[in-house]
Amino acid sequence: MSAQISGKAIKRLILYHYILSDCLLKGNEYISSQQIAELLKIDDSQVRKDIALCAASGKSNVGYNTKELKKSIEQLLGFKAQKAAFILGAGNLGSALAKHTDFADYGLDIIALFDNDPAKIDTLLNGKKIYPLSELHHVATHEQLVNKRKVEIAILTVPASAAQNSAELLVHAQIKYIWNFTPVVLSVPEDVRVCNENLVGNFLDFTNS
Amino acid sequence: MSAQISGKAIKRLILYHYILSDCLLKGNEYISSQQIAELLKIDDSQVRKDIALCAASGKSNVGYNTKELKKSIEQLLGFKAQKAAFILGAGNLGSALAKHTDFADYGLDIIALFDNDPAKIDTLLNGKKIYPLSELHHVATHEQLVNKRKVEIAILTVPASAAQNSAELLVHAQIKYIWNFTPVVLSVPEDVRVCNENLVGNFLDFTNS
DNA sequence: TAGATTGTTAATCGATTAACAATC
DNA sequence: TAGATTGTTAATCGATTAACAATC
Repeated sequence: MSAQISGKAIKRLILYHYILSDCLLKGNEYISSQQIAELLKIDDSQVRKDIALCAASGKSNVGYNTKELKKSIEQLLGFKAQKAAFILGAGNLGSALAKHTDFADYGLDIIALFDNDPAKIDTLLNGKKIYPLSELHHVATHEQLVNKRKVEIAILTVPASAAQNSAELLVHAQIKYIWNFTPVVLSVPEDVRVCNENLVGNFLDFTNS
Repeated sequence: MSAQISGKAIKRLILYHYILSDCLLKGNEYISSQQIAELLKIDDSQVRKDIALCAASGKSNVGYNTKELKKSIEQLLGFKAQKAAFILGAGNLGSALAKHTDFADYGLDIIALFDNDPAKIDTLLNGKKIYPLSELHHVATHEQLVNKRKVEIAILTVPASAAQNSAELLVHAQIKYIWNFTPVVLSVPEDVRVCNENLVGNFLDFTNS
């Protein structure tokens, strides 16, 4: 996926993808930018501009071929490029994300969880093992050396009080992307990227506008 | 909360709030826009502009009083204005959100869940009862008539195949805000607002930039 | 052909960043 | 006073919307 696609465009393209899946299910062979725009309550030229980022092209007077456009979006956004990830914190949210089957469809492959609760250690969640946090570096190294798989992504769902410490463990384990679900602003080195999943922000934005 | 605050500003203000909580914990009485900006890797004038939306004011050469600024943000964003909400779908994600204690701190009060699994009906999750989906309208009416509480918000965490049907139940139950965690674009009347919680989009945006 | 739709350019709008006077 | 910081205005940047020729 080329780097020049804005986050907003990516999010819209995924919504188009949802719509296209539904169209295919219903057997609709073509869809117009206007139809997509109406469902999402956005401008139709916005839709055409986003689609212009894909390989797909439309037909005048007809619209876009649903099957073809769907595939183009998948290619553009790299749904097939499976990326390995760890989850730190096998509490409610961490466990739910580990069991969340949608992620795999979009290229996120969760391969293991980490937690400090002795009762959880060595149990399985959706086929993924839960390790003690102290094993993080070791498991990461093992993945890289033995399984030839570099894990660069971690999902952080530990309690707020453990967030910064956990982030430091992640940095030590060579993690480069931290998807942060905790209500804590993390301090990490320059080359590590943090994405703050601000559920509360979405909620407040949504219900106050 | 006044309507003119952009979603982006709201999300930043919440991150400032996280930072301020941490400062208070550490006993730092003052913080400058530059310090906040550095933690979030954003521009310091952006921080000052966002803070200008609050009642709080800073001191030249000193910065902002952490305690005061934290309170101002809470007031501005209405953390105290508890809003009642239902969760539809008591699966992994729905259950995790129901147990998620952070929400209450930010004004989201989940009062009941709905699911179709007979094994789950009438059980409790974090003190919140799980009702059958067919009871939705009845429970909503009861809340309004008996408990004098209008429920306008619903969190949708049902399987994709049940999403549109569930949305229609919500519309019938007078819900005005649907926080949609399903990979489905919902069709609802004009006066009902949908917020698509695009976790996959955040992930792809994050790991591809 | 007439009507609908794409693809793209230009215009508008909004958000971020730079700059700096005022203040302590 | 000198230096640091706020508060705010102006400049820049990027994203959305409008418009329309080209196409089928």
